[in-house]
Amino acid sequence: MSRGRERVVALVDMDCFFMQVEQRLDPQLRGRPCAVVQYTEWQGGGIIAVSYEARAFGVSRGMWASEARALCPELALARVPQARGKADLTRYRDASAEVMQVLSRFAAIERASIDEAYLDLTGTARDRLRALQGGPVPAALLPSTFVQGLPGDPGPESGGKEELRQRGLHEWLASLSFDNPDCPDLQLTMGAVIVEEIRVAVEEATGFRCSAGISHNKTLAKLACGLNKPNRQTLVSARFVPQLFSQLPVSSIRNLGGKLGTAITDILGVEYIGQLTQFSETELQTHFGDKTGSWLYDLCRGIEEEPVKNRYLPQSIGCSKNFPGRTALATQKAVQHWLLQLALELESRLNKDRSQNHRVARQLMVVIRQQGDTRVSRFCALSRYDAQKMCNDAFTLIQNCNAAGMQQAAWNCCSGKRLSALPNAACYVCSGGSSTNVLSEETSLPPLARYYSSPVCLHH
DNA sequence: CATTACGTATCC
DNA sequence: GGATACGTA
Repeated sequence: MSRGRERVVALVDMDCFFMQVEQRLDPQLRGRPCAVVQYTEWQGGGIIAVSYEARAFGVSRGMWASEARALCPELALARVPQARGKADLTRYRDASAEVMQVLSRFAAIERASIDEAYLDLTGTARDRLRALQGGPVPAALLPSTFVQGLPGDPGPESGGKEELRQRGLHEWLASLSFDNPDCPDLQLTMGAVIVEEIRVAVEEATGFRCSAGISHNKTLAKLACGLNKPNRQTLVSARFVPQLFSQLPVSSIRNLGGKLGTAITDILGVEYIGQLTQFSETELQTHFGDKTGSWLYDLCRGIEEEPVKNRYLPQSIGCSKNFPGRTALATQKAVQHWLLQLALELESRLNKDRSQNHRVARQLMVVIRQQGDTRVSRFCALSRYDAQKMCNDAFTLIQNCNAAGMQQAAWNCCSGKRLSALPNAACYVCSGGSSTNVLSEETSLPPLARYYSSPVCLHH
């Protein structure tokens, strides 16, 4: 078996998840152009999820509701609930847990975010192929599957997308020899059959639709998932990776959407991920470090070995609020007020987590953001789930940063290694052993500085 | 002013 | 231990 084709990995991603949660709650929103906003004072609120009907009008995430309405006057809006003066995402976290529970019936899952999870289906696919005993996989078992790269010749006068999908799928199935259960393409095909079943189960249990990618590793599965949204799944075989990568912008690969991706295109003068195959592993390591260089060398050939972790729960619990522009917190009282609101939310979520998941947070982190997006973080021990205490501790940590912040030049002190030299600064104590989770809280603060605030560490 | 509110991983 | 990067609703 060729390297990199050992596993069957799937990524399941909910379609405009927050929007679907709101549509399930309010049937009037279904099938319409709509969006989810948080807050409403500034420009009607910020859009964080958009139905596909609204996307057709050009509405997108990150827009202000006022801009979106200009593009789509009929746009219906749902609002994120508020509690303690801030956006409260509980509704979506709970919906996420419903989805994760269904996914967990089929395989160990790695929760990748609130609305997506990776599954390693290698063993399950192998079992199902064995049960098939060399028989064919009927196209009817893959009703929403696209095979990337097929049909090979779309033809001059092709019909709609569904017709193309079916032609591609039939070409694919016709190309497989079903007598060899070790054939990686056959394993992916069975993986896709299983994912069809998983997606039906998710919709049946939750009412939510999703898309999925099926391939040999996490990066390809993630990429595949995005190729035919919404409510469809895509199989990416190693067979078609060279063709797919030859015109795929570097930035469309997971982890390459930011600075690393920009560095790659700038330094190497390439546009597409496939062009990286021209460079030696050593060259890539020279520019991007040993680990990243080796990762890139394999990745541009469609190979990646990062395992699907068995992790169902989030590793940290946090909350944050920004205070942009003139809403910046100006007084000590205001800072304490908002820290307490954040700590109250944290306390509530921590208590729920402890009783449901039998683990305990041990570390509190406070993050402060200044103008220009400068962030400073500080840790301390979290010994009790007590909002007032967390608030006081966080404030103590923040005060030190704020004092330094008063003298502009001293800010570097705060973010540097001299932290422990600052008065009252050091209180981080990570409990030994199995301490794992970090819970965070974030806020924005006063005059010169804007602040985030804090996390915490959990153990089982 | 104002892309908010999360969450994870890696580097040094 | 803290900074930094990356990613998505």
